[in-house]
Amino acid sequence: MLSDVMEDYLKAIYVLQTESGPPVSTSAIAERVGKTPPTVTSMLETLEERGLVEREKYKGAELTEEGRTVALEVLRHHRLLEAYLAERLDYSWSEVHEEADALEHHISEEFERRVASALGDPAVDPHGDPIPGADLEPPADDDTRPLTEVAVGDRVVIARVSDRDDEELEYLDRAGITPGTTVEVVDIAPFGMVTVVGGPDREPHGSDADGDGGEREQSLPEAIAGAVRVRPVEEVNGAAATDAGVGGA
Amino acid sequence: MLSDVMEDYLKAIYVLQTESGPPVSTSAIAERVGKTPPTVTSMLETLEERGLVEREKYKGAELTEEGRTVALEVLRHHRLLEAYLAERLDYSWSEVHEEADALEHHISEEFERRVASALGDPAVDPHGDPIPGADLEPPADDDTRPLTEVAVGDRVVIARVSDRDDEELEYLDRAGITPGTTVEVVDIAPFGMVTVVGGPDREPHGSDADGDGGEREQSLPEAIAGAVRVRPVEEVNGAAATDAGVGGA
DNA sequence: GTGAAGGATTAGACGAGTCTAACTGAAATA
DNA sequence: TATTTCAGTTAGACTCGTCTAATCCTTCAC
Repeated sequence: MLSDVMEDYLKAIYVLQTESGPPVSTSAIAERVGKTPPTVTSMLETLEERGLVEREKYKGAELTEEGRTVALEVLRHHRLLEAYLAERLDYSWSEVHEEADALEHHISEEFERRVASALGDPAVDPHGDPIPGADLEPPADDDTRPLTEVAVGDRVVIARVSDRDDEELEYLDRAGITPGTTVEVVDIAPFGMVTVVGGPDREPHGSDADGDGGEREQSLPEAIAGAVRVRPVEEVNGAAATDAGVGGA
Repeated sequence: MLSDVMEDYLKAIYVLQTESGPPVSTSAIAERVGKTPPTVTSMLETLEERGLVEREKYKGAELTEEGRTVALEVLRHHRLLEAYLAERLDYSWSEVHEEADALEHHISEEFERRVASALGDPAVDPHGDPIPGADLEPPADDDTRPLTEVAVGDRVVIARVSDRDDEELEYLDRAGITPGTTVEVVDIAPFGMVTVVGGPDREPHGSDADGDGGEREQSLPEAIAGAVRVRPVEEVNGAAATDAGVGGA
């Protein structure tokens, strides 16, 4: 049986690997799980003995297929929980992360099934992150890119928002930059400040927006814009695009 | 911060204390938490240092007020979770225990509040056990007694059913002996075998009962009947009618 | 090609929680 | 009261996950 701690490392490696490809460095893992590098080295050894990662000393680590499956299971739990909390217990999308982190290691398979089915097998969580399927196959790459890489004049749909930082999330929530919203980039200033215009085209999360539904202009610092991924508006294909359970409740 | 493990010990001590009064023996705790007696001794020392239990060597242990508050918090989590799982995720009352055990240490105060309010602040869990209030005051003694102590001819309401053993629970579920059911004791045979007649007078838990709503005769072995607590029929709601401290352990 | 910088690993220690084996104390019995 | 029994405790060891300090690569700049 794997400990919670191991599951956390595996999840961290998976996410890092997805963001920037393998191999993943010791220090990147350390940073993400909030431990020191020696601790990570030693855990990596354990994980390697168990066949969950492969690593090359001084280079970095990579999940084995088994390790990836475990990571996807944890991620599925995490994102299903986030979706459930937002949809059934009235959490706002910026609040769900921490609770899901605490619970993700402790739910049974039965619980997972019941939650998934209560929600109708949602494809994405409230931040727009894809929820791995019950088969635990890695999700296909999507066609999103960071908001910082969009050209001025483009109209795009907010696809997802990194759930790493609470303050960022609050900021974006107040700014109305939520998954599913369509915006147009009107300016990219020095230092990466991105200005967008647009607003929710369906109901927003959490407390309701003010009446001006849709044409606010927002300027986002680069640090925040970089945490937002977008996709082209014209996208309509079945799985990812419009429905997909994004708009909580 | 208290570990999950400590919370488990505290919960165990609380329950044992409630069942048979303080002090609680090392071996009783060991049995309940599934650890060896030396392990318990050593944990008891830790708990004493932290001011959560008082103990007298070779005699036994007792919760301090602070220890009791922690135990009640855990119990509140446990029972709220059981109630939520049964009511909102379609678990049957015999399935909820294990899931709640795993989750009880990891939910936030916020989660506790939301679950409680989603359910309308329920007073009892699906097994009939009282859910401690948000104030964490110890619940008053109730007027229940074990089914084995009822006189032949008495009509009584099933108040609660011990949630310790899955098989017992399944057995009782199939037999229709569920909290809220009114039964009449028609016989007490040698070896404590108790025969009752009756059935659900309100809706049963889990899958619906067959049409014959209420006159099956059931014979329960003593081991099982002892896990069932009952109260007089004339009792109407949870507001504890009189002070008749009969069943009080 | 050499050296400096900086990330990674090794070494060693520690606290938590657990165990088994050995011993101690308390309580019941004779 | 002396003995026996058995629960409770002490002793000592082990695993896990963690840390700090010291050392060891690798790589990048010159």
